[in-house]
Amino acid sequence: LEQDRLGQAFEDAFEILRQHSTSDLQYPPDYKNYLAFINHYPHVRGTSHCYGMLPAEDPVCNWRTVINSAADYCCEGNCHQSLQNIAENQLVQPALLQHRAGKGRKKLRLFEYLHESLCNPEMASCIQWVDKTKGIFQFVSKNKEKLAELWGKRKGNRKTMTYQKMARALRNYGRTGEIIKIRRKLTYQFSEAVLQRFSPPYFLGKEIFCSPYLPPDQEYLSLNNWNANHNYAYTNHRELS
DNA sequence: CTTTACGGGAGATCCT
DNA sequence: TAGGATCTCCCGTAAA
Repeated sequence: LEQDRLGQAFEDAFEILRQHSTSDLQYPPDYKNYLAFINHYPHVRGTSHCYGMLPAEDPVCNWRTVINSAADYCCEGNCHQSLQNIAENQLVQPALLQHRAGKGRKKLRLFEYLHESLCNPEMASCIQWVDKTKGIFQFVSKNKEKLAELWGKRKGNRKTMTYQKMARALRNYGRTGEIIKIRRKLTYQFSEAVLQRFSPPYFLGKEIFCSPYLPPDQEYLSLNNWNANHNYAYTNHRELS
């Protein structure tokens, strides 16, 4: 029953982790294995804890949540980053990713899709990093509509998604804090929290790189300044509202 | 003139 | 089933 409800995507995600794990993970998993799993993949706990979904100390949490986190983690491209011996894209199968937009599963969010596209060399004609360490990226003017169209299809929209509509959603991120617009054509920046969520475990708990020199006419924000700026912008927004 | 950006507001869809 | 979250869609306006 549990397996049925978890669905094939979770099993796939679990299998990926099991294949590349040195510990003995079994399916269907139990709480004991969950602890072993969390100890072996602390970044999963960190990822989920960050969103208040999975406090590892909470005995109420179950394996469905764990596998969900694992599936999310793999889908977001973290698995193949952390498992460096595995070829790029080998782990993230389109079929697995498709499940994210399906029923009974956490919806794929736009910023997740954009990050996924940025990690996909095939999408380089649509979207590219400007400064990966700072999370700054840019849409390619010529093909931005194609990317928007693909996003709409992934979501299963009836109407065709356009860049204009997608950009509207991106502007909303300015209030919630995942992505901000920077003063450069078609250019946006991921927040520090989002970047940490997407970054491999090696970088977790370490200082985020930040250039000691910032030019006076800086158009983007260093990661250290991001939160301050967002809080400032958001406070202003609310006051104005 | 065209492209890009911005934000209001209503509606749709999914999840809890 | 209600309500919240997250878009989606359309619009007018403004800046580059």
